[in-house]
Formats: sequence, C-alpha cells, structure tokens
Amino acid sequence: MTQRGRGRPAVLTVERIVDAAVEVLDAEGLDALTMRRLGSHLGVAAMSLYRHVPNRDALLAEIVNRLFAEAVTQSRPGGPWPEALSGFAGAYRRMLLSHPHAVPLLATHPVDVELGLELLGGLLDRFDEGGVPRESALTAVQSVGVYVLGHALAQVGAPPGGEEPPPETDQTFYDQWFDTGLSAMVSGFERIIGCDPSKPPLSV
Amino acid sequence: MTQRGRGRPAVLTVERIVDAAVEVLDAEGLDALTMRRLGSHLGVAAMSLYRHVPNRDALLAEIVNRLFAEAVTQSRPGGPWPEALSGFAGAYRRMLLSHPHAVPLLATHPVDVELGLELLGGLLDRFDEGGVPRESALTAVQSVGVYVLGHALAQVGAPPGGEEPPPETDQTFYDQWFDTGLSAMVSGFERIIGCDPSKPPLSV
DNA sequence: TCGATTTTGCGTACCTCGTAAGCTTACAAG
DNA sequence: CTTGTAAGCTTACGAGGTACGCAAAATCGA
Repeated sequence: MTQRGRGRPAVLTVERIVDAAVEVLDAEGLDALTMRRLGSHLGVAAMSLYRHVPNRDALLAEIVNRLFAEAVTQSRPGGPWPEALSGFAGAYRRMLLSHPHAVPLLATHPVDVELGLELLGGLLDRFDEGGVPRESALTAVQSVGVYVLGHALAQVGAPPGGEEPPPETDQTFYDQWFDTGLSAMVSGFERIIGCDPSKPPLSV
Repeated sequence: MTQRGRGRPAVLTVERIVDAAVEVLDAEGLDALTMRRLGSHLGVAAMSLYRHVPNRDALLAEIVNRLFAEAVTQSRPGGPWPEALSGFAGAYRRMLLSHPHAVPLLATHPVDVELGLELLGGLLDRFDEGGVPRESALTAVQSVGVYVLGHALAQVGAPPGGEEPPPETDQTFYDQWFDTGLSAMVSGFERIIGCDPSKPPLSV
C-alpha cells in the first residue's frame, strides 16, 4: 500500500502509527506507550517508527491532534453560540473521558493552532452570527476548552498510575460539577459578551 | 539537627529534598529533575533520597502539595466570596506562572484532598458567610481552580521542552484572556448560586 | 569505655528507554 | 538484470529509576 514511487513499499504510515499508539495508550497507559512496544504492536522494530515520526514527543503531539480532531468532529455546532459552545464542551469532555490516559497528553501538548482554528471554524461561525467579535469568541472558546481540560484532569486524577475510585457515585458527582461550572462560565460569557451586535462590549 | 533518636543523624529531610527539587525544577525543567541530579544538587548520592521518599513520583506529588500550599497561603481571602474567589484564582495563577515547569506537575498530580480542604478553609468560610451551601461553594472553588490550571497549561505551552514566545504582547494577551474568563465564571456562579439575601451570621 | 542497636547514606547492578549510525531489503525504472 | 531509492532492521550507547546489601555514625545499656 501507499506505493507512490520507487523504493521498498511502506508497511507503516503516520496514520497507522498514530492509530496503534492510541490503542496502546488506551489499553495500557502512557508509560506503556514506548517505541518498542508500539513497534511490536505493529509488527515492526522500534527504530522503524523513526522513518515516519521524528521522535516520541512528536508522536505524542500527533496523538493530541488526532484526538482533538475526533472530539470536535463529533460535535455539531448548531443554534446560537451558547448552545454550540456547550455542545463543543460536551463533545470535548466525552472524548477525554473515553481516552483517560490521553488527558495528560492533551494537557502538556498544545493542539496545533492551525488545525485547531480550522476544526473550530463551525463553532466560531455561530459567534459571528450572533454578532460577537472574533476576539471575544476566541476568548470564550479557549476559556471553555481550558475549563473542560482542567476538569477532565481533575476527574482522571493521577493517570500515569492510578486506581479506580467508586463507580457510579463518582460519575454523577463529576458530571454535576462539570455541568454547573460550564453553565456558570457560559452564562457569564453571555452577560459579558452581551447579545447586542451593535457594540462590542469586550474591549480587547 | 533533626536528631530525635538513635542512629546516624540525617543530613537529608523531606523538606530539604523538596526545596532542592523545586529549585532544580525551576532552574532546569522537569526532565532535568532526575534522582541523580537532585542528589548531586544536595551533595548526596541518588539512592540516599530513597530513605526519605518512596520513589520519584511521590517526590513530584510532594512538590505539588508544597507549591499549592505556597499559592493559597499567599492569598488573603477577605470580603464577600466573589472577591475571595478571584483572589484565590489570582494567587494560584501567580504561583503557576512563577514555576512554569511545575505546571504540568500540578496538572497530573492532584493536590492531597485533606491538605487542599485545610488550605482552602478560609476561602470556603467566605461562602459560608454569604449563605452559600458547602456543596455549591466547593463546586465554584473547584471549577475556578480547574480553569486557572487549564489556563496556565495553555500559557506555559509545551513545558517539558519549549521555546519562549514574544515577550510583552504575549503576557498581556494571556492576562486579558485570564481575567475575562475568570470574570465570566465568577459572575456566572454569582448568578447560579444567587446572592441569598438572608445572610446567616458567621458560625464558627 | 565498649559493644549492640539503629538509622542513614552509598556503591553496584539491572533493566528499560529513546534514539544515533549504518546495513539490508524490496520495490520501480531503465 | 542493474541500479537507485525508500523503508525497515540490527546493534549499540548513554541516561534514568530503583532493588539490594554494605558501611558509617550516632545513642544506649553495661
């Protein structure tokens, strides 16, 4: 596959590598995501990976972008911006909780800016339609994103090597906390940003 | 010193170790904070540290608790709860930005719960005085804490090995973003929690 | 004063990890 | 078939965490 010229045909792809990396990460945790293990998971020697990825950290960055894209793609930003913003928050959080071992990665490896803006285009459009200036929209989205990630970090706890807490009670506790904090922030932005397109209330 | 019984007198203390660890962390970054380097910084062999700390991760957890305590102690929670809450957020953020290499640590190692509650007692009292139920108070404080940490993560960027961005413009950009997001959240909580007119007197 | 006891620090060693260098293999084009 | 090239492999090195057992430095009882 992926035979686009001379030379030995590639059995590896960045895509395939990142796929496998996410699998290993989900299944065995971040510490287990070593080049050797990932290689053997792909039926390949560790050093072979370096033909496609400059180093481990770059691979982690790829994972981050992949997962963030997955999250944003999952959310369909319709309606006025407050709803769309909450929708994004929910989708982001759902992704984080379904990849708990990846949460620290998202925390330490910023999403590629270009990619992030592209992915969030639809969401930002909802602000445009509400007459919210771009800069205010970015502040709101970034703030919510930062809240969601921080919240997930708190919920996931010490993820490199942790134990599972009580099952059900815990879940609803965090859910409730999340919803409350999110409503606070969104409604706060509604007040600050205002819904009047004729005068941008946020001086930047 | 620290001679409280038989045996060879200790030249090391957990305190001293954590102090040195924070120094190394601030000066050289998280990757440079290895047991060997930390040992030599203390004039001691790496393995000696293990008499006082079970392993590296526990040491990192100690650092987290130390720094969080430093932050909270720095903030003097006076006035009504919204002001106190913002004050806590500011102090927390100031600490994080003055220990940028520690931010990922705070993100991945939860603060000890007992210690956290004890440290935040003064802040929670302000909510009590405002007639806010304990649970709402905790939600608000946790949400703000999570926002501050997430914001610091975004600002500090990829901290294990990163480059410095533009100096001045950047600073005020993040400051403004921080303030806006914080006001949104605090004012949102003011609305949600409500400013209960029946203010029960201080009950200690 | 002198062992016995106890606590602390140290030297060595093992295993794992990331990854640099250079070799081999499997294709396509000529 | 020959040659060129991209992709995968083997080996090796240095660094890191830490298990294990020994050495040193105190106090205490006699």
